[in-house]
Amino acid sequence: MNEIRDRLIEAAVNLGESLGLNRTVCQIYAFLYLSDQPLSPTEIGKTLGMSKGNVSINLRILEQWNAVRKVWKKGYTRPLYVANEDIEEIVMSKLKSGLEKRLNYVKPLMNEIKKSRAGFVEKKFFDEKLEKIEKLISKIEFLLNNIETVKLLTK
Amino acid sequence: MNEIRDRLIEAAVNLGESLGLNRTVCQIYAFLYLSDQPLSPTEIGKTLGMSKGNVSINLRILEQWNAVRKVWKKGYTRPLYVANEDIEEIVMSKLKSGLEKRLNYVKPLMNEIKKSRAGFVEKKFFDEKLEKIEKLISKIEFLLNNIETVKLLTK
DNA sequence: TTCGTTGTTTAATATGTTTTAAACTATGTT
DNA sequence: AACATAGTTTAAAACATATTAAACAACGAA
Repeated sequence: MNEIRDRLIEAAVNLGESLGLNRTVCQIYAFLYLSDQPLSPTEIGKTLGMSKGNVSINLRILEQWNAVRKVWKKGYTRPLYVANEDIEEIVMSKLKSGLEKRLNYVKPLMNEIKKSRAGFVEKKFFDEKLEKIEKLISKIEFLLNNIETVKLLTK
Repeated sequence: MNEIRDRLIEAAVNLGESLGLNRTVCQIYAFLYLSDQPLSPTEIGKTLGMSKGNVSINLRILEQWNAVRKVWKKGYTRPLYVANEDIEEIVMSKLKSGLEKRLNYVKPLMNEIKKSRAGFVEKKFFDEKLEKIEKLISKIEFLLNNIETVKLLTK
């Protein structure tokens, strides 16, 4: 039984890597996702064989992503943790905010370049490239703005 | 003039990072992309201030991705390099093959689990989870198979 | 053929990231 | 209050990746 769980967790780690996530974060999320009850950091650390410091750090990260949340068992002051189950939502919003940050870096640069280059030698070649880049940027933006739509399509 | 080029290259590095690419690979690709003529490894290394070994290694990687290609100036035996301009194609196909690899790891595992768990205690809870995971997998697959479509939509 | 130049490969170095150990803080129990 | 248990923080160790330097191979010119 636990072997199955462990292999599923490993698969999650595997998938997470393709998004640039670290091992621990994936393990913890998958473990919580596959658990039928809220768990304490201590239990998580013990089962997954990692230090409590590591659990603490990466639970924090998962919380910031809204991928896990605290629940309070009444009478106790220390929180337990559960996975938020809408993985898609989590992945998509991370993807979106990441790309947006980068685009907000490129876009003003493009404008600046266009101004500073009004009437210049070599203009033709360079302008062609710039135009191509701008097209690509707007395609990415279009995709970002339509992620909701795509999600609907695939539901 | 070159300052602009350098800032564009920096922006490319920035964007590339969000896909998990290393600095050098992005710099080289962007430099070639913004050049109006084929370039030699030596020129690339000199301009970007990196060792020739580094250029060599990362040109190889870019070639494997089909992101750059060799061109031969007649009379010369040593190739020069140019960027393939369809960045979208390159990014998409990398994304696709990466995800496919991971999915091909999870899918057989899911089947195995389903078989081995036919009639079991705790079944209800676990089966719900498994079903959710399967749905997610097929959504990702749907997206992968429709990337072409999405691209058409955004053209 | 010989020598200088260019490109490749590799071992080592440098850099960056993840994980832990241990000191510290907060909570719970007697 | 005193002691035990749980969680956080941070400095150091372990690990992974990227980059270089230097030995080597291929080519081009004299």
